[in-house]
Amino acid sequence: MARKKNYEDNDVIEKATELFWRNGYENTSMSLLESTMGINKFSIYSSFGSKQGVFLQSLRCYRNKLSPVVIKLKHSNDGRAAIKQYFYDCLVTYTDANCSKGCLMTNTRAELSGNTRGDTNVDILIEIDSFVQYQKQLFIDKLIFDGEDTISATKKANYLIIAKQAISSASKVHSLHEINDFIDITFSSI
Amino acid sequence: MARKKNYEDNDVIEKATELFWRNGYENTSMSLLESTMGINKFSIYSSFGSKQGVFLQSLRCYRNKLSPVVIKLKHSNDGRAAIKQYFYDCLVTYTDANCSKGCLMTNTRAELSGNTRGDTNVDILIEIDSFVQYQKQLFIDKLIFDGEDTISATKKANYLIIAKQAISSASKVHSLHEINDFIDITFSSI
DNA sequence: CTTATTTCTAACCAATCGTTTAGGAATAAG
DNA sequence: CTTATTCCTAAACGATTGGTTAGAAATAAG
Repeated sequence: MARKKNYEDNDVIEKATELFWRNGYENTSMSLLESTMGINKFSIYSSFGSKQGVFLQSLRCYRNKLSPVVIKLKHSNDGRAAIKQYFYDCLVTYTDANCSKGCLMTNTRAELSGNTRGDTNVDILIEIDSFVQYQKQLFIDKLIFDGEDTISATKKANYLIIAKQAISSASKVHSLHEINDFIDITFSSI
Repeated sequence: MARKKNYEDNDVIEKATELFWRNGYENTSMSLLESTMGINKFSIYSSFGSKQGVFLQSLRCYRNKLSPVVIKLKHSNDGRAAIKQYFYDCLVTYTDANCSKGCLMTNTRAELSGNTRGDTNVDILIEIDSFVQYQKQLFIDKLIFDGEDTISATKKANYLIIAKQAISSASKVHSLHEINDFIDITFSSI
């Protein structure tokens, strides 16, 4: 016995995700979200509660975007070769029409780590850390698949996690050629 | 025939630098600068023109803080061993009472690269790129000193520049132990 | 001391931030 | 149709942003 929404949550979150990805969290205002999502503030707040609520949904949307690449790594029959391919695959998702936006999770973690008001944003950091840990475990599994023992696999996984974060930030500044060189040297040492 | 300032520009910039280093550019407000620098907005604007003016001076102050470490690398009689030591030395400057602030230049570049309003902040990016290029040339010189040819020295310098940026961001999230592992593996491959 | 010049205090500016809300528009159920 | 319930428009909220300014306080030169 009521009116119906004339938008789908998934549709507007998709647009919000692109916006957050390009601009970052703090640099994306509610007014900008209004115009980009195509609905006004009332609808945003009634559907997602707050700006942070929109962002949390956007993070999950982003994770869905990435899942084919992650699944490809998980089900591959290679070890470190598959991880290297995973790096290249991620790099492709970062780039969008000649401009790299990096990884939304890496971007956000960097942005929020410099935030003194640490009371908020804890849900966001939990969501991000969950993905990083999942990724790290995947790396460990693949390295063990390649015959590595657990201790050295863990050490190398730590190395790879940091290297992959580096690729995200570097992709926004350096050329594709430089990034490829970085990936080459990175995998020549493990 | 006039009154004298009761503060030294260098003194207040030193305090501003610490603040920007800990909080980032956007997250440091003029009010916070007022209380931290110990002078009010009028004095800040008459001495430095704008918030960006304060930040530019802070970047130069930061570069001065780093200069002993850079000079140590420049004058060392080692090649890649000296670069590795340089990484450790920088890591020390990033850390401050159990909490790492990363590198002010790397932080700022990451913060501003996600900024769509690219009209401003160009002076800041020039200042940062100037330092990055200087660093890269230093790496190249040291690698050539170690017997490397120019082409492979340049490729490895690109790798090291990205790796060093990674250390800055990683230092804010990962443990010292993990960072040390990262540096070890990084230098085992070049 | 008087005067010219500079620094400082403190209030204020318009713009924007994330968030809320009153009231009209739409629609399913009776 | 009426009625109950939901959605949407649009204006407003207080707080905070970077930046400005009038006038008092201080001080060096004459």
